[in-house]
Amino acid sequence: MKWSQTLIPTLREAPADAEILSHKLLLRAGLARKLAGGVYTFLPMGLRALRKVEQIVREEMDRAGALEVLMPALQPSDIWRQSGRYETAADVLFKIKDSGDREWVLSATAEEVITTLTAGEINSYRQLPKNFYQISVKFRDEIRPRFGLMRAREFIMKDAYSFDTDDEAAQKTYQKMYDAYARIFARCGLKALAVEADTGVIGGKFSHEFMVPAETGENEVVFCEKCGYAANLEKAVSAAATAAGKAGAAIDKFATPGVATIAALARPPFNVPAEQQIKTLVYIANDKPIIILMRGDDQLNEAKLAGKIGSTVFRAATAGEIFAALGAHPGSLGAVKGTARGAFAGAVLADERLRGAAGMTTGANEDGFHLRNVSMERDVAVSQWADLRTVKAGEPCKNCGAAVQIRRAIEVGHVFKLGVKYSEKFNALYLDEAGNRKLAVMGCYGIGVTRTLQAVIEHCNDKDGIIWPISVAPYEVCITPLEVDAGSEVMKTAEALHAGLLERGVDVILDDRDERPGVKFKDTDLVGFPIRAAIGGKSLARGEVEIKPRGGAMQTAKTGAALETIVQLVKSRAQG
RNA sequence: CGGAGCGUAGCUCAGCCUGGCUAGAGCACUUGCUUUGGGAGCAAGACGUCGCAGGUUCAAAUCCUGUCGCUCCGACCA
Repeated sequence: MKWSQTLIPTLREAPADAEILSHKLLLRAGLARKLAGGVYTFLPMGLRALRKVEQIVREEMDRAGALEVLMPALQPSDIWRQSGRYETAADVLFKIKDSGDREWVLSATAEEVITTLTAGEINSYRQLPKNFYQISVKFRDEIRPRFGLMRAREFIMKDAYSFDTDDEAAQKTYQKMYDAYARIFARCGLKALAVEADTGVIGGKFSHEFMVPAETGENEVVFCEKCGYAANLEKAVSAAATAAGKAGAAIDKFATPGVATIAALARPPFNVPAEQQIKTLVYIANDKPIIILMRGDDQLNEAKLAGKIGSTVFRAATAGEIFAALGAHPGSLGAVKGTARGAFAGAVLADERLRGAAGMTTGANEDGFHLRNVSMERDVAVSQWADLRTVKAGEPCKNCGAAVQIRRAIEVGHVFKLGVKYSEKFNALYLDEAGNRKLAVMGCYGIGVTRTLQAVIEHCNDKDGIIWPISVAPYEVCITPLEVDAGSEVMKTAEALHAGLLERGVDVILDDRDERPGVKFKDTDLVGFPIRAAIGGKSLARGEVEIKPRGGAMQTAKTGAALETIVQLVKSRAQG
C-alpha cells in the first residue's frame, strides 16, 4: 500500500471532545471518526487494526473448538419478552418499529437468538457439546456513552454461547474459554487480569471478567497480591472486622439539632465515630420503600443490593417518600423498632457487618434527634441480613488476610456460567443416552473487540503516539523514503524494498508523500507502525537503510540486507 | 435521569460580559517560489446559514426564550 493512496487523516491537535489519551490518539492517528455520540466510523488504519484483533479472537475461538456463526442484529421483541429481558434489560435495548408497527430489538447480545436456534437444531446428547460464536455489531442504549470506543452505543463484540450436557461438562467448556481469553489478550499485547465478577443483567451462576489495569478504566478491581484473590469491586468481599460495641445499656434519645450527616455526628460535641453509627438508607424497590442499614463508615454496593433483591429496578427514595414512610427527614432516620412515625411496612435489610453490633447510634425518626446504645439484636427488626457493603483498600483479604488493594481497570472480556436459565425459557432440550429429556447447560462469553482495540492504544503509547504491538498493527512496516521523485535512487530503493516485503508476506506501507522528513517521521510515530525503514540520500550514500523499531533504537542495514533484516525483525516481534 | 459546561472555518480556539463597519488567528487545504534527516519560510487564494428556531432592538455571533447536539461530573453515604 502507498500512503498517498489510502486515507490517514492525522491531526496535530486532538478534537476537544476527546478526554482520555487513547481516545485522542484514536482520532489523532486517523483511525476513526465520530459520527454521533458513541457512534464511530472506522477509517482504513483503524479497520486494519480492528480486523487483526478480530482475527486473533477468531483463531483462538476456533482453536478452542467454537463454531463461527452470524446472527441477525434485528431481533423480534417476542424472544426478549420470552426470556424476560425485555423488561430487565429495558434501559439498554434499542427498539425500533417497522412500517407495520411491529417492534424489533437491535441486538445487544444474543442469548435469545442462539437458544431459540439450538432448541430447534440440537436434539441429542450426540450433538453436544456445542459452542457457537460470532463477531458482530452490537447496540446498547448506554446511559452515557464516553471515551470513544470504550463505552459506545454501537460496537463490535465477539459473543459465544456454549451448550453442554451437564454442569461438569459446562465447567470444562468454561475453563476452555477462560484459557482462550487469556491467550487472546496476551496476543493483543495486553496484560489482562481475570477477576470474579457480578453476573448483572445476563444472570447466571458465576463469572469472571478480564480486566486491563488502567487509570482511565471504568471499573475498580479489588486484588490481593499475596494470594491472588481478585474481584470486581461490585462483587468483592473482605474479612473486615464486624462492628463491635458495649451491649447492655438502655436506649437513650438525645437532641442533635441541625445534624444531618454521619460526619456531623462524628464531630464535637457528639463525637460518635462513624463506625459506631448505623446508616439508614431508604430505597424504592418494586414501588415499595425498603430500609437498608449499613455501618456508618461503610458504603452500600448497589450491585450487591441488586443481586439480593433480584432486580436492577430500584432507586434511592426521595425526601418526600422518606418522610411519608418514616416521619422524619434524611439525617435523623433509623430502624429501631417502634420509631417509624410514618407508614413504613417494608423490609429491613442489614449489612452483615452490623450483625451483633451494640452500643450503636442511629437516627430517632424524629428530626433533630438520635438514639444511642442501640443493639442490632435487641432493638432492630431486621428482615434479612446480607453482604451489601463495598470493600475498601487496605482491608484484610478474605482468603489470606493480607491487605487488599484497589485499582481501576478496563473490562475487555467477560465469561459467564449461565446454567439453564435460558435453556428453560426457550426449551433447549436434548435426549440423553437413556432417552430422558434434559436441559442443555449454557455458558456465554463476550469480548468487546472495539474496546479491546482502544485498550491496546491506552496501554501502548508514548508522547509521540501509538506503539502498536506487531500483532494488531495496521501495518507492520512503514518504508519512509525522504525523496519521492520517480526514478531517484532513494525512491527506487524504497520501491524495491516495498515490493520485496510484500512478496515475503509482510504488511507494509510506503510513505510516498512528497512531504518533509519531519512530517513523515511525526506521522509514522503517531500512527504507531512497529517498524520504520527510512531511506534518504545520506544513508543511501553509505549504502544503508535505517531501521527503527517504534520506541526502540535505530539500527542500520546494507541495502542488500535490509529486506532480510526487516523480515527477521517482524518475525521475532510477532513471536515475542 | 439530575447537575455543570460547551456549540464560531476540516482541527484548535479568540470575539460574547459591555449589541454597532466587511466575523478573526494558528494549523490544515489550493497555487507559485524558496527549502528539504523530526510537524519549514514567503506570497497569493479558497473555506462560515456564528448548531437550529423564535423573540428583544434601528442593529444580534453577542441579550432573552425554546430546542437540538456534544463533553464532563453524578446518579450509595440520610
